[in-house]
Amino acid sequence: MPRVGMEPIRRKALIEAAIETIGARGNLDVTMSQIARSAGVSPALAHHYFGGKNQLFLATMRHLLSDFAEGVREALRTSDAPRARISGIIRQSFGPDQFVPATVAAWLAFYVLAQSDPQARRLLGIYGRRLNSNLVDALVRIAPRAAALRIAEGIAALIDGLYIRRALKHGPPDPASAIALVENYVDTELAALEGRQ
Amino acid sequence: MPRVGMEPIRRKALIEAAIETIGARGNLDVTMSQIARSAGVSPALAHHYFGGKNQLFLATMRHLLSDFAEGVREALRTSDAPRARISGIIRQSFGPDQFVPATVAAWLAFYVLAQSDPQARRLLGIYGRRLNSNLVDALVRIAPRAAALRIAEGIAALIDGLYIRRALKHGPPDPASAIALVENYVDTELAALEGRQ
Amino acid sequence: MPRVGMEPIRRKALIEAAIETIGARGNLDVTMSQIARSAGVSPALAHHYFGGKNQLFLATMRHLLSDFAEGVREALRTSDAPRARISGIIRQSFGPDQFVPATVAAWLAFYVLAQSDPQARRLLGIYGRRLNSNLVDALVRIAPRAAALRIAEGIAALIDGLYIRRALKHGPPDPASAIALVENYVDTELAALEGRQ
Amino acid sequence: MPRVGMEPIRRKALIEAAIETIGARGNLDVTMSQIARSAGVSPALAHHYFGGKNQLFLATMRHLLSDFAEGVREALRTSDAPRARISGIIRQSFGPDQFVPATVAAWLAFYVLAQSDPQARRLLGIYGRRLNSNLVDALVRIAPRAAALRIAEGIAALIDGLYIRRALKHGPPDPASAIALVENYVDTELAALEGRQ
DNA sequence: AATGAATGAGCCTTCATTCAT
DNA sequence: AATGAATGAAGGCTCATTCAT
Repeated sequence: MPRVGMEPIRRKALIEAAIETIGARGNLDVTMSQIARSAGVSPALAHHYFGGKNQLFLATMRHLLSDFAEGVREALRTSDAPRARISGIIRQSFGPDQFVPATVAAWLAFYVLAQSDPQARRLLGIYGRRLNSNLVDALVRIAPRAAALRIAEGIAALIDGLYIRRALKHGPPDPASAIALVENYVDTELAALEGRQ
Repeated sequence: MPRVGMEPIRRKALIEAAIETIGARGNLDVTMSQIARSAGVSPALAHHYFGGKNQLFLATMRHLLSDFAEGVREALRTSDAPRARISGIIRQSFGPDQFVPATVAAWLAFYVLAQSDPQARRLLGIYGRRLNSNLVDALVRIAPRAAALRIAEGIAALIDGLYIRRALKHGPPDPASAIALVENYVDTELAALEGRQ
Repeated sequence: MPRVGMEPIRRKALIEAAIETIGARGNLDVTMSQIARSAGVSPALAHHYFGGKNQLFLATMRHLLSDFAEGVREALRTSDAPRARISGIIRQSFGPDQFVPATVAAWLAFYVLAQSDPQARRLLGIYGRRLNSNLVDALVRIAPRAAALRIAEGIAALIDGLYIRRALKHGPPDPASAIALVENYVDTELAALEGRQ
Repeated sequence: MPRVGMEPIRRKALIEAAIETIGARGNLDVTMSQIARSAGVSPALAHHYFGGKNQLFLATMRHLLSDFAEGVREALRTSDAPRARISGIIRQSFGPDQFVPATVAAWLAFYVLAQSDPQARRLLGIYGRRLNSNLVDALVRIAPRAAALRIAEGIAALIDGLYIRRALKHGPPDPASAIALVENYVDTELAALEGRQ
C-alpha cells in the first residue's frame, strides 16, 4: 500500500544501498538490480526515482561529498586556530563516517568514474578545490604562501594515498595511525619552516 | 599475411594497446574489440594469445609491474648510499616511463581491479611489499627502525596519492613537482630526526 | 503489452517451443534465439525465466518425463491385472502424446545429452528405474523373478530401439505396429515360460 | 621431415581420434582442434585431408559402418545354416570391436547426426537395409515371410535399444548378457512359430 | 507508489575455416 | 607434408531501460 512521502525515504535507502553494493564489490560494476535488491525495491523503482544508473551514481557521490563537507564545516566551527583547523580537516577525513570500508571503496570507485564522466569530475573538482582552499586558508596564517600551497598539496596527496591503501586493505587498518602519519607530516613541515626562519 | 614468429610481437602489441585503451577511457570498461582494433588485429586473436579478457589484463599488469621493477633495480644499481637509493626509487616512480598519462590511468584502473580480482591483488601485493622493503632497507641505515617504517609508508602513500591526482589531471602535471614534493618530505622527516637527537 | 501472471504462460510456451525446435532439427544444436522466436518472445526473456539454455533443456526434459510418468500412472490405475498393466505401460510409451515426431526426436536428443550432463543423466536415471520397477512389479506376479527381470529389460530395450528408429523415420511410422511388436514379445516370452513349466 | 605416403596413416589416425573424442564426450560437440590434438596433428591438417568437419564425420561413419559390414560378412562366411547366420550377426553386433564404449557412443552420436544430415542418413540407411536383408534372408528360410519381417525388426530394435542403454551406461555392461537377451528373443519367437504350426 | 514483463544492444567467447610459409 | 597465424560468423548471456498495470 503505497503511502505519500515515500520519495525521500526511497532515495536515501537507494543511495545507501549503492554505497554498500559498490563497497562490497570494490568497483562500479554493480547492476541496478543488485542495488535495488539491497534496498528492498524493484529495479524499476530505482529508475523511477533517479532517472538512470548514472544519475544514481552521481546522487550517491553528492551524498558522500556533502556528508564530508558537512563534517568539515563542523570541525572548522570548533576552533579558529589555524593548526587546530588543519587537524580538524584531517580528523574528519579519517573520521568514523568516512573511513568505513564500504565508503572508502565507494570513494575510490568514484575517483575512477571521474575520469570518464564529466559531471563526476566536476563534482570531485569542487570538493577538491574546497578542501584545498580550507587547508591553504589555514596554512597561510602560519606559513609563507609557497610553503602553504605545497603543504596543502602534500596533505591532500597523503590523505588520498592512505585512502587508496585502506581501500586495498593495505597499510594500517586503523584511522588513528593514518591521522598520526598526516599530523606528523604537518608538524614536521611546519617545524622545518620555523627552524629555517 | 601470416608469418611465423608473430606471437611475441602480437602479445606486446596487444598489451600496449590495452594500456592505451584503458588509459584513454580511464577505467577497465574497455572491450576486447577496442583493444584488438587498437592493436590492429581481430578480437579472436587476442583471445587466442591470452585466453580471455581477464588474462590479458593480468598480463598487462605484469608488464607494468615488471617494467617498474626493472627501473627500480636499475636505479638502485647506480648508488649504494641510502639517501640516493631512496631518491632513485622516487625518481623511478615518476619517471617518464611511468608517468605517461595512459600508464598512470592504467595503474589506477588496476588498483581498482585488485579489489575484486584475487590474482590482481596478489600481483599488486608483491609489488607493494617489494617497494616497501626497498625503502625500508635504505631508511634503516639512516634512521631508527620505527621512523624508517613510518617514513616508508609516508613515501608510498604520497606516491600513490600524487598518482591518483595525476590520473585525475589535478595537481601538478609535471613529474618534477611531484618528485620535489616527495623528496622534500623525506628531507624534512630525516632532518627532524637529526634535530631531535 | 505486459500483463501480470505471464510467467507460467511463458514457461510453458518456451518449453513447448523447445520441443518443437529440437524436434525439427533432430538434435540439441538449437539456439536460444530460435526457441524464443518460436515462442514469440525475445531470447532475453527465455534467459530471464530459465536462467540459461541448459536449464531450459532440463526443464523441458522434466516436462517430457513428468508427462510420461503421469500417463503411466493413469494407465496403471485402470487395471490391477499384471498383464494388463504391462500393456498399459507399452501403450503409454507409444501413445499419441509420446509418439509425436517432435517429441520422439526430443527424447532421443535428451538421451544424448544425458551422456555429458550429470543432471540430465540423473533425470533419465530416475525415469528408467521407475519404468523398470513398474514392469518388474507386474512381471514378478506372473513369472519367476529371473525371467521377470530379463523380460523387463527386453521390453525397455525394444521400446528404446523402436523409438530410435521412429526418430530416424525408419521402421513403422505408426504406433500400432510398434505396440504390436512389443506386445508380441511379451506374449511369446510369457507363453514360453508356461510351456516350459 | 614429411615423408611420402603419409596420407593413409594420417587419415586413419584422425578417424580413430574422432571416434575416441566423440566417445569421450558422448556427442558430436567436439572441435576439430580436439580431434586433431588427439591425433597429434594440427587442426589445419585434419582439414587438409578431409576438407571439413562434416566430411571427417562422414568418413568416420563410413569407417564404423564398413568395419561392421566386414565383420558381418566374415560371420556369415562361417556357416550357411540360417539360425547360425542370425547368431553370427548378433554376435558381431555386440562383438569386442563394436561394443567398445567409445565406439558405442560414436554410433549413437551418428544416429543423431543422421536426423539432420542427408548424407549421414543415406549411409545409415544403406547399413540398416543391408542388415535387415541379411536377417530376413536367413529368417525366411525358417519362418513364414510375415514372421520373418517382424522378427528381423525385433532383432534390430533390440540391438539398437541395448546399444543405447550401453551408451548410457545402463543395463548390463557385458556383451554376453546383451547377446543372450537377443538370442533368447530369436529362440522364443521361432519356437512359438513351430508350436503354432 | 510500485512492479512484473519485456526487450535491444552489446560483449565475451568459441570455432571452423583459410592462407602463406 | 604440415603448421602457425588469423578471422568472420555466430551464440549465450547480461543489463539498463521502458511500459502497462
